[in-house]
Amino acid sequence: MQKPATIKDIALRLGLSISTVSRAMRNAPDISPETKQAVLLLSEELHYQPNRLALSLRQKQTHTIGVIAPNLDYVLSTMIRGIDEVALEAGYTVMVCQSNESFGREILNTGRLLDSLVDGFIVSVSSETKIFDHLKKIQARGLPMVVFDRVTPQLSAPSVRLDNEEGGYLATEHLLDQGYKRIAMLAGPANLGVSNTRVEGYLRSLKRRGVAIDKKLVIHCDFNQDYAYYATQELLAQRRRPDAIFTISDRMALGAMLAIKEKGLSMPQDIGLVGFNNEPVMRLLTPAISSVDMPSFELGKAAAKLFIEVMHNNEDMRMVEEVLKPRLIVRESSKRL
Amino acid sequence: MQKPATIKDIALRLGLSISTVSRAMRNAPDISPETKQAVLLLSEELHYQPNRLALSLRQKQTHTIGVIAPNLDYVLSTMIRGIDEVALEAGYTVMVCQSNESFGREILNTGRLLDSLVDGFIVSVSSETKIFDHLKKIQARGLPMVVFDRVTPQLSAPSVRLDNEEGGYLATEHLLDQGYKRIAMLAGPANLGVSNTRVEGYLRSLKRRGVAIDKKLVIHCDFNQDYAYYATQELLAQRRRPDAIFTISDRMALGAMLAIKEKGLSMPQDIGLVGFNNEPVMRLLTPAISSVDMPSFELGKAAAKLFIEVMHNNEDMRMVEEVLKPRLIVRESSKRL
DNA sequence: TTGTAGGCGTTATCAT
DNA sequence: ATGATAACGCCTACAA
Repeated sequence: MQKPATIKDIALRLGLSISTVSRAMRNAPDISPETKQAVLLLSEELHYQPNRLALSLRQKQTHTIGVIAPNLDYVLSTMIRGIDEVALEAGYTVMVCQSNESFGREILNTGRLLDSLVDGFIVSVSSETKIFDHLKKIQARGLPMVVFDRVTPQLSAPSVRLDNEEGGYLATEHLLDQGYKRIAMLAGPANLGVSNTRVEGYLRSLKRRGVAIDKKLVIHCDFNQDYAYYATQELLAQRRRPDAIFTISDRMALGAMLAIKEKGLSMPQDIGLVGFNNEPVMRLLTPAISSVDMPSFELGKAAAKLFIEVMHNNEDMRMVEEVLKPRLIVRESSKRL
Repeated sequence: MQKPATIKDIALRLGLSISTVSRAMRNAPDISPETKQAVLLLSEELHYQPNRLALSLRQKQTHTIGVIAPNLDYVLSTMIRGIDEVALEAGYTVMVCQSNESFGREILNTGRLLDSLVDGFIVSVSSETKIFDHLKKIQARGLPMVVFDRVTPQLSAPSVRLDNEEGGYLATEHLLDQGYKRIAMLAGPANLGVSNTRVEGYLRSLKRRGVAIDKKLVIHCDFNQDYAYYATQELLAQRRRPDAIFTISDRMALGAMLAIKEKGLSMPQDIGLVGFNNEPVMRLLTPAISSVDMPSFELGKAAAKLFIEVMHNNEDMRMVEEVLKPRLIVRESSKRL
């Protein structure tokens, strides 16, 4: 139950002044080897550890990065592992706050971290977020902020993201290549850039191939597996039902798969399915499900590296935009040639 | 780029003393309505937010809970969501550090958080951890610490965990009920209590049924899916191969499933399979895989509640041990009657 | 009702 | 080479 020792304690017991002890700790140049020895010895004995709060208060930096994440699912936690790895290396502690896709929680979390707890932010917004004032406040405070994965034009900040348009394009091209004619898309919430960009890729592919675009085939719903399930049921109930479905996440692909199986349709013959994220389980399902793979770990690392750079550079890096490329992993669910 | 306003700034601009402003903020009783109004107004205008560092330094508490987690997979992140929910409610911020199952990282993380950053810890140890000095240090400092999920007798701390023995028992009983005779078990690292306790449940069931115990059927390997895959290959290559496999995690069950399918064996006829954790995908696989379900979210909430209690109680709660019950979810992979 | 002064643990500046 | 002092932002006796 003993209180942690402070330099004051050490100074007292050694009959030295506080500043001398402080110097010894930070092995400053102007100090005699003997006193330094003595101080180090005693500090060892007392298990002295500098008080980070006091330090931070003085130097006005906490060496902590706040990470705002909408959830902790497979993709995000992989990205966070990447962030963590780089941050740790650079001497930063990472503080992860997950908003559970709730706008309110996101505001709360940023607010708390902003109360001088962190030196800056690495942010991915919740799917509910349509207003960005709480994040702009970060910038107004002059704190560095990097946006990752879920990027939005409404936020003028350096960012790292996937080429989502390309992802949507790749998936759609592949489905067309496999002879699918009527490709539906389960998109995410309509205000989420990530989702819309993937839709754009989908549209680009269709246009390029001269395939008529049917708006009834693009369904916006929650990322949730259940919503995808119901949405797919509705899709399959349409008079001219789609013969392929491209979902914006693997979770949604799972929901779609369930509905497809229940309906008694078979993949890839009756219907093709392509997901997004390439979660490890996708290859284990029957049929194994195709998916657009994104380099999540690398993306996290890139975000952290960018953050460190922004931190140490004083230049305006708001326009920096790093874009990683997706690649399509073709599996049984969409391979019928 | 403006520095955040301090009470000093406000005091200056209002011609008041710092303490008066401070009082106004915390709506202390002895203050005139007018000055209070004025202060609140200006503080609003300047976007004043109290500096948590200064506050913490003074009051010697940070209102932050450090969570040490071995990873951020499905189970852990669900638990953390539970922790988060309760902690937030109680006015705490949660700081999650994930050790990536590395002992070194775990030490590093606890060390950093211990530097006066958190008021206490909610801990689940890495699978590598065999020495617990870094965690005992937390207690030596008089900080509250609750252990969750991965509990160990080497740590005398209040804890919340699953009844793992029961989980192992349930799964094994079920397999025996289904007529499986030779049940193998893929256990986790040998030093991990969670793993060993599940093995104990497995053994209890076998003994009760009078089934001979074959040590070659209990394999300790990493949690990793790949290890499980190889381990299963070896199991299936044994002269008298097992006719059922019980794995300590769903990830391992996936690895086992791959090996089983590759070998051309069918579930549940040739071989039965039961996993642990009941991750959502298990029900989507073909065949759907049985699994021992654990109330992860509830467990996280319970851990946080216990923490708050320990925090506010001064009594010695080291002996408190909360145990949640698992339940078996039977699916195709093990249901052959 | 308001102000003064000291302290939380540390570092930086200026003396000595 | 060492010490005294002010400061970081806030709170809290105590004094006025």
